Amino acid sequence: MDLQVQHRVKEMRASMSELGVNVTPRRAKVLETLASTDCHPTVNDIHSEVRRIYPSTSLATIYNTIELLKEAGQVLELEFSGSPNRYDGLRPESHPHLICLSCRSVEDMDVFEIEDVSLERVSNATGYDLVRQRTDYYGICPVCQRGDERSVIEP
Amino acid sequence: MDLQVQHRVKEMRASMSELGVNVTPRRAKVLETLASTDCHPTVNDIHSEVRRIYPSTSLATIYNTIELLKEAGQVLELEFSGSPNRYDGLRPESHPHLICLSCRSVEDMDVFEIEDVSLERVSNATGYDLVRQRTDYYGICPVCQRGDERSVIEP
DNA sequence: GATGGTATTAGAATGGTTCTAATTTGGTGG
DNA sequence: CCACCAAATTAGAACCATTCTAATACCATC
Repeated sequence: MDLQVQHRVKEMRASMSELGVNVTPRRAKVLETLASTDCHPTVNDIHSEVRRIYPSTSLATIYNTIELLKEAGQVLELEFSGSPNRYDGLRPESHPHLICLSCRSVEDMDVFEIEDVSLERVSNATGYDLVRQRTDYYGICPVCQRGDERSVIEP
Repeated sequence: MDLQVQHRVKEMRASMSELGVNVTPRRAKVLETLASTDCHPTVNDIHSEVRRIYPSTSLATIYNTIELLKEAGQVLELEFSGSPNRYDGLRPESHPHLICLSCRSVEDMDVFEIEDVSLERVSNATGYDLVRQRTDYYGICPVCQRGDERSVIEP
């Protein structure tokens, strides 16, 4: 396992332990899967990966572990109504994403030159007690632009 | 019907007609419902409203009309995985929202002092062909902060 | 070993959205 | 006035991601 992945898994474990959550081997494999990719996997992707090592793992375990990770603030959940949620375990804090409407890829948008509006500023201005934000840019990724224009799937 | 609502409905009609879509009375009522509220109704909310005038209207007609409105670029859809989508027919262009995790209200965040990052700038920087963006701030609204702290529902 | 609490499983339930096939409606031309 | 066609609409089934439930497996401790 890559050093950076190891380090990230350690962070996640620590955070879960603090919550009194017991990191079992299956759960550890979920963490590792999340820490090993920046592709923003679905629950099914994670399930398949965990099954390679623990073939009897049920979907419920993945959902359950993700729930615990959310409570620990160690995973970012990106919701969609028509397709499965995507998860970011590498950077659990709010940050913008680029979403391809054709191949459904999700990638981090690295924020050069873009001044993020701080939650605190918006909280002060609106009276909301804000805990996170979500910013996504939707369009067609460079790869799909090249491939023969397939139809754009909503959303 | 309020003058502003009338004006907005007219715009929506025009846009649909341009697409060759026929605006039937039920469809018109969907437009009117969307143009009459800034509460970001769900499909069910709209359905109930349309049924007050046309009691036999089915849910499919609402979904269908919204689909046409999306094609015409006349409604903004806010997706959620665990709760019904919300629709904004007043301001169909991308703009930020405030979402209350307790009462699930959705309101427009009016953008004073906040420099929106233009799609074009992000397109140029990333190579994506972008068509829209979504920015949401999640937290507890002022009303819910005052009410006896009820539990925060995820997401 | 027995006990108790947690983790895990399989499968059912849920609920929003989409699909399908049948029916209704409205307009056009005979 | 009627027959015909296309589009609109309906009811309900299908879909599928997610959540729930009840039973079972696991594991540390006594």
